[in-house]
Amino acid sequence: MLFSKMFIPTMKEDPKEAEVISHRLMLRAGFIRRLAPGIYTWLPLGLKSVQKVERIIREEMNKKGAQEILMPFVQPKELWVESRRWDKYGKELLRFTDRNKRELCIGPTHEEVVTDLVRKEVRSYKDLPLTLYQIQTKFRDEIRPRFGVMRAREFSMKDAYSFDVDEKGAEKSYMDMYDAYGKIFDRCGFKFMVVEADTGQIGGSFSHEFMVLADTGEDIIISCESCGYAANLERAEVGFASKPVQRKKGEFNKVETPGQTKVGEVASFLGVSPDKLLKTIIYNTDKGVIGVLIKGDREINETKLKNLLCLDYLELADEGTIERVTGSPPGFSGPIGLSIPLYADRDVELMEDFVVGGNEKDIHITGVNKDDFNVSGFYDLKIARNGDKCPNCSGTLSSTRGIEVGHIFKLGLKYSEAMHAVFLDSDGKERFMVMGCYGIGVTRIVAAAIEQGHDENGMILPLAISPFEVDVLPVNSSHRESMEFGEQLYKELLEKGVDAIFDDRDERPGVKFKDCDLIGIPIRVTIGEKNLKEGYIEIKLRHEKTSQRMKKGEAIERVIECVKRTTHQ
RNA sequence: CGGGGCGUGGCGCAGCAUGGUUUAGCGCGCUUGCCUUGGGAGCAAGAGGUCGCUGGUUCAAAUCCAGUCGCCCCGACCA
Repeated sequence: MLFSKMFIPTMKEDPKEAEVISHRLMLRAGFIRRLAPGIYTWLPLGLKSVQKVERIIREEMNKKGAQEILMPFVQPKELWVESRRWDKYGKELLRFTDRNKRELCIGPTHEEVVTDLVRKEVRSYKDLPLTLYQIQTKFRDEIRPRFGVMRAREFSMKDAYSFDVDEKGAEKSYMDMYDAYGKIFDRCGFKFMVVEADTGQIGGSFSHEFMVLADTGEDIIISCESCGYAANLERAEVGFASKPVQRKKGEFNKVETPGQTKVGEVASFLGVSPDKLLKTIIYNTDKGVIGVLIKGDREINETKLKNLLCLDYLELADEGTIERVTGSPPGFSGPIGLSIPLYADRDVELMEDFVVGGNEKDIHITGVNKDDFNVSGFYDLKIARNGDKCPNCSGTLSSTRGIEVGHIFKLGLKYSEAMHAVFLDSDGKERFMVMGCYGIGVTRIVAAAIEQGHDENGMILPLAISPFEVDVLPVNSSHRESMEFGEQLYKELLEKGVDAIFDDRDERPGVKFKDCDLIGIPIRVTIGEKNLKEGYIEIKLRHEKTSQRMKKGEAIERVIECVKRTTHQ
């Protein structure tokens, strides 16, 4: 491709709308343009990068025997009612009505459609296992899209679905995908981590997320270096010491704490540290009002709570409910004398002589111990953090940030039961198919690559997903020999299968260098007038500071060598 | 949905508190010519704006008032 002919609108200045690095650089380098919030057009350069990602994904999927299909992005309401997600999915599901008053939605995911397809077409165990995938545009009407294509409403996703005759087969399919994902992200040049994750909206029994490590990542990963335990924050469990407490019952006292409603306020008012306080948090749930007890300096992990109690709905109670249940305004709730079910974090078992709310305005109670009130049990309910004990070994947990680029779920029978996806086994018995589903954020991968690779001059893209592998750059565009040599070199590279671009523009060198760096092309071949006269050219790698001077006759060979080396690293 | 902010040539912004000397200005980009060619050069000449929209106040509105639309940021939310 000739640079002069390609539509590459680069920008020197930072666009106002972009705050994160990948978003800013993708706009500046002419990868994307915004059409509406969370909706982007992919320009030639960005699209090339996306297509390279897609190619890697297809190759690895196909290697595992997964077969590509393409499902519609508009889906009928009926299927979603059948899976019971029409009501459950919430506002992210964009719904609309056609001229015949049929209700439809734009697919945020395709479990329903694929399950419908397979249940209609597959009858026999002989047709299983089956893994189908597609690369398709999804739409999720995010409350607040941000960070460019990182959290867009419209985005491209690879989604695969596996159907097996039994658990064992499903596990094999799951592991195949797990393996393929590792290969895909390796080939994309990522530093990544696989973590245990919550199954969320998709549902199912267990799941793993593939996280690209980046300081700017939206997700927090909790991991243990000693045993390799890794989970996302929602899911992360915490280990507990088994130190027995001395005091079980206390001689507690009411104290006046006028106007002190927050943990910090009460603690400093009473002259104790926040971890001597016990918070009593009141929730409204689909199973009634409940209370959760947790140490004053910690937060409740609502995902763990939901999973523990099998809740569909969980929300902090409003002021009215709190007053009705505790008899006092918010800020003075405590466990003593409450009649609602109370669930305590396991930390509470280890606390002695602590402070709780008095269930009375401006009153707290000190010197409380765990047998002074009744709880339904002690569970792991807090949000894990740096320094907590590992749940699996004696190690310590630490937290890092990541960008979720892949997520695999073992669905089990959730959709096959709901939508009656069955087959006949070898005994002629009807059985439910065991399913799994596997997603990769295709467009997000490009953003993640930039978050992981950039400097003050622009992107530093891995060769495998860079829009071009090599930029052939003559310094002086009015020097005929430079231009001729450059063009020749460029053509030969193309013939050898190298994805090269030739910067034939009549621009000053600075402009060309800056653009090349901004776009992050991994290999630059610089053709300078003086060097050329002496029989030399230069090769510079984007991620290295200095360039190498070499004989012009060796250029092709050396460039190809660079491409190969970078591909296999 | 709550809180904050912003809408002025393609992009980034100034002007607005105190309406009128502003013919709405600056930087980048764009066009043409000259010049220049190892890090977004220089000189010269140009093109390009219903000041988001609607209504109001006024002799006079980018500027004041009301409404409205759009966007961005923080939060709740979330594959």
